[in-house]
Amino acid sequence: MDTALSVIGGRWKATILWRLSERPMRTSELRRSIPAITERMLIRHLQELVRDGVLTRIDAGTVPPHVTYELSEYGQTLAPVVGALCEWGRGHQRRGGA
Amino acid sequence: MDTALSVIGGRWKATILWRLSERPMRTSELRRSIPAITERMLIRHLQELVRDGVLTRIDAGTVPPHVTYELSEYGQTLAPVVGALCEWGRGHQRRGGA
DNA sequence: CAGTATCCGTATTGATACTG
DNA sequence: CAGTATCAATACGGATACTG
Repeated sequence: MDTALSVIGGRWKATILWRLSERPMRTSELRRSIPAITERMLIRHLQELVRDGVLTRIDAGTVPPHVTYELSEYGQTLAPVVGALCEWGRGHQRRGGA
Repeated sequence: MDTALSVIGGRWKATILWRLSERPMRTSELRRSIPAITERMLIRHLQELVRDGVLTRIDAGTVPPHVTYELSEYGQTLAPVVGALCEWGRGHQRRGGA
């Protein structure tokens, strides 16, 4: 439990994973797709997710930089969990909770 | 996503839900079954979970007090989510992550 | 563009003493 | 036994300026 939450428990991690579960995205794409997130938080969370092995960082090595993030093979095992959270969250929202 | 995490995202909430998904428990039972938790955190989280409608508080009304907590009917819809988190967490632990 | 470094406010947690 | 109240530590997130 704690382990799982330590991976997806950050303020924006779940959202990031959600976005990337649809398709890989560049850093700037992610940033635009989550307007409220700050530079710092996006990078920070991305790094942690990479470190935790659920994301893969693909650096084109060019200049200017071109970095893409995608769910790792392992990270895809997390998709159902993220999906479950998301679905439940919708219901709870309607119900009038948090 | 955010909604769901706001419900189970507390430091101990997932653990509490996990325990209660097996069977209803008294306050003191819960406390003993989660040694690291403090009085304050246990009560606080229990209250929030009740407020969020996923737990039901059953007060026998006796003295000394005898209070039992159990998953509400609605809270049981959360069991699969908690289960998924737990299962994934185990795998991640084995794999060597955070 | 992607990422780093620094400063700061607050939400969350923890420790502990106390009440009915 | 279940719950409250108070105080202090810190982890977390946010804003911003800067680098290669």
